[in-house]
Amino acid sequence: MPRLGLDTDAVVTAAARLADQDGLAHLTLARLAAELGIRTPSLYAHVDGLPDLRARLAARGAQELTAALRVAAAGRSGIDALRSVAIAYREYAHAHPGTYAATQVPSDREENQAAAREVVALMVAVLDGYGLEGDDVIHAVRAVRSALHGFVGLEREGGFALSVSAAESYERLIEMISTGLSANLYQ
Amino acid sequence: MPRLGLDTDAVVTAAARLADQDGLAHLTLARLAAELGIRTPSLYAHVDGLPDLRARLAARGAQELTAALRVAAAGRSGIDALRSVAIAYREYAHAHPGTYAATQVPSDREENQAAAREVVALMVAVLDGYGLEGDDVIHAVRAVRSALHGFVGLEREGGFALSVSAAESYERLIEMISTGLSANLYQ
DNA sequence: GGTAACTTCCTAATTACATTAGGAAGTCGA
DNA sequence: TCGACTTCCTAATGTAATTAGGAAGTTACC
Repeated sequence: MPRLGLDTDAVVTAAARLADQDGLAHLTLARLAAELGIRTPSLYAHVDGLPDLRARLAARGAQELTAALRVAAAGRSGIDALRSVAIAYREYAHAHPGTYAATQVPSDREENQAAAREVVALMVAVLDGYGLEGDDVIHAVRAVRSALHGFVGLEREGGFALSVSAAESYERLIEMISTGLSANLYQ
Repeated sequence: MPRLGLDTDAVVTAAARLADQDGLAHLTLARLAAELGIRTPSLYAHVDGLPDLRARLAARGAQELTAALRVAAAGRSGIDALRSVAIAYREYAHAHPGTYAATQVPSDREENQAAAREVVALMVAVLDGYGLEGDDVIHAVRAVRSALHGFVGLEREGGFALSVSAAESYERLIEMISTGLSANLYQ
């Protein structure tokens, strides 16, 4: 029996590739096993079934996204930071559509919730330069996340049918959010 | 053989109930048939399989959403219309989570694409009072849709963990969008 | 070097679901 | 009343997830 020596990480990596390539819905244990060159039940040595695999993929996605946003935010502040983070957010979602989609499924796993908190924490840091206080910070983070998440989601669903540049729509949206946060609306 | 006299509409209605109750992922032909008191293959007399059922559910969702938004917009203009439509949008998504989720899956069906266009057309009408021209209208509609869609999506995913009022966050987001559309950003 | 513990992977079997084929019986218009 | 159409059925197939139980590779430790 030629042993491949897989581990959970390798399995999740292969799952990410499949999900990003063919869509999260097409990620099945059967296909994943075939891709890895093993039989389906053998996957259970590494992950605890399909829901667990998807949750692990989600955790990885949130961690990768946080890392990408961190890089984008490094050395920047105010609208520069927000713009840079927003661009990185959209780029990650485009580059890893299946993994990004996986992050949208709620999970009870502590790792997943921690990863989700990390994204929020980073957004809070990014909005630091806007001089917000108390609940205003929460409202502001929710606004930014809604805008980014919503735009990327509509794009993925083919919601922007017209030929007008999506990138420009995105830039304008970010600009509007930034202006809104600077105005007295959130202060 | 006691005939129930079902038709496509009744089947989709039952599917909507199931999806809204237990989540779109739990909508299966087997469960739907059991709910209706018929055998699974009998569903094929009314819908052309699970993907077709989900697409029909999506079309209905988009149509219902448009209708709700139309009612909300009636007799209003400017920020009043936008606010009212935004509230109705969120309320629809909350009241029909499974059906709303179904609308997020792209479909080739003409009926679905027409229904999606209807939502956009209504948004265009709602933004009429903001005095936008040309591509600015497109960018503005995309911004509004992103905000509403993103907020509702994050809410559904449990993205707003803190106890701070989601309703207030939503109101503030709408206010910010409206202010942004009024400013020279989009003109 | 041997061996016990552990890990990886397997086959076999079960269950659930979607789907197709083909047929019986209810319904309805001419 | 007859024929066409529709609704519903059983039977069968294929795919996928999952569990159970076992064989063989790997590793730590004597």
